[in-house]
Amino acid sequence: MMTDMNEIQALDLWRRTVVSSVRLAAPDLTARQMALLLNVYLTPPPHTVRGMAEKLRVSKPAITRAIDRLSSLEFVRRKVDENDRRSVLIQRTVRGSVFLREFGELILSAGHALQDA
Amino acid sequence: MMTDMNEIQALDLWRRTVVSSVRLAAPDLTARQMALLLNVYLTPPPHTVRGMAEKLRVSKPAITRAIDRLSSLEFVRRKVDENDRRSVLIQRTVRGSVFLREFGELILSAGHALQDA
DNA sequence: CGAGATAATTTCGCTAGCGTAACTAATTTT
DNA sequence: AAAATTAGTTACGCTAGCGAAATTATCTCG
Repeated sequence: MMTDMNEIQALDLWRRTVVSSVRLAAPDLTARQMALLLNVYLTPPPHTVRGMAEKLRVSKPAITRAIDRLSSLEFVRRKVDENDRRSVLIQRTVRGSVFLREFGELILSAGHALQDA
Repeated sequence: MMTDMNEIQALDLWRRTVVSSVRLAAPDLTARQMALLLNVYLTPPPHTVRGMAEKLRVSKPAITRAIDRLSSLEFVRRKVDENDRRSVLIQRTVRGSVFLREFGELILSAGHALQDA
């Protein structure tokens, strides 16, 4: 699919996408926040604080704070796990889906622009 | 090159790359900082604060701060423009090149992993 | 030369994020 | 049922980042 891409092209794809996102005044997420958000939407649940901390190799408080931020944007929401009420399940939201759908479109557009360039 | 990618694949490429970067404990840059860094390395100089503010549609102080952060990481450096000493030229560094080369490799690896998946 | 324009930074008051350690609540173990 | 473990959050002291407005330094043009 994209095996025929070199390093410069890969970075330029990244550049075009991030620049578009910044120009559109999308929320200025950190790499950690983006990693958390994408995992919630693209990998199978359940998603817990502990699990995310291990997957990303960051501390649990860092995950709590990332969820705080993404929750305030309404990109994810917390739900107590009824099977084990110590756990918190990180869940998707409509707003988060919309954000990622649009972000995905930015990547594809960047890919097409790269073709033309 | 990557015209045959759909939205989910594009997002998953992004996810795998960002997760790798976070796991490797790379600096937790914001989207704005990453956009600035990539522009400095992938688009033709000169790169000024004013120019970057316009290209990214953010305020000049926001660019100044992003340069502060990237400078402290030694990913870019400031140099006064000798032709117009009011201007600051944002320049590349060895450390920044290394960081982006490695980041580019992460994107390509993510692309290959995506193939296999 | 002097007035105005321009480029970048600094300041202000404020919010967000950091890691470590302490804490709360829920569950499991014995 | 008491002790130990587990999950997540909160507290602490600190650094980073925000936009708007003020400030500094430099340049341009009348």
